[in-house]
Amino acid sequence: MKILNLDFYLNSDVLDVGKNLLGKFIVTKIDDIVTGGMITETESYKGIEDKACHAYMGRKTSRNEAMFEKGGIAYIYLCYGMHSLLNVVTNKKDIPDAVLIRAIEPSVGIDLMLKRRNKTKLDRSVAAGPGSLTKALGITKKHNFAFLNSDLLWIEDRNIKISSRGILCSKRIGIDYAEEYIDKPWRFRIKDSKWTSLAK
DNA sequence: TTGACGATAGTCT
DNA sequence: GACTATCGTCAAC
Repeated sequence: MKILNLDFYLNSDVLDVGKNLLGKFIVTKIDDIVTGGMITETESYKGIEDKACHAYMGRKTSRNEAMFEKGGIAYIYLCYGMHSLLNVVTNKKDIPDAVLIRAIEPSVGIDLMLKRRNKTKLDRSVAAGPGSLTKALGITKKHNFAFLNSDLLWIEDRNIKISSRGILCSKRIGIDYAEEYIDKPWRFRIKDSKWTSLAK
């Protein structure tokens, strides 16, 4: 295994990054305990042209300024007053593209992840869904702006290849305000993985 | 300064 | 399937 080089995130095609992140491992280390798992579901947000993106039309606020940084850091924000959602910032500085991590297959530090989720047995619900997986991994707003090769939070390549045939594309979720962008097939899942949200 | 609302999840029916 | 907890953000006042 190796930690992904930050160049990986500079790809100017955020749809490509969304797909490439499938099969990678996202890992956190908190209080010296490591937790993580394989990414099974993502959504791409295409910067200024995407009405579903927080940075649509180049809107820059104190919440989303992490998206305007050079690719390779985390953008964390609070949704519905209770869920910290994790995004991977991509592309060049001032091009606010990002990929939302929606689900993982837990593999490292499962006991602690279960504890954080108040669960006793491992199933899909532990880390499927963007709010659940941040809770399982212990990710909070403290990780906003964190480099994805830091020693608190990083993404590994364990040489698992997901072919384009193994990827299921579909519409994004929870963005009913985004008009013609509602139907863009920018949500990616590992086909047949039981660790994603249910197929639609 | 304020109020309306969200890239959700868990619980209840 | 419907309902709602719960609060930071942001744009309007």
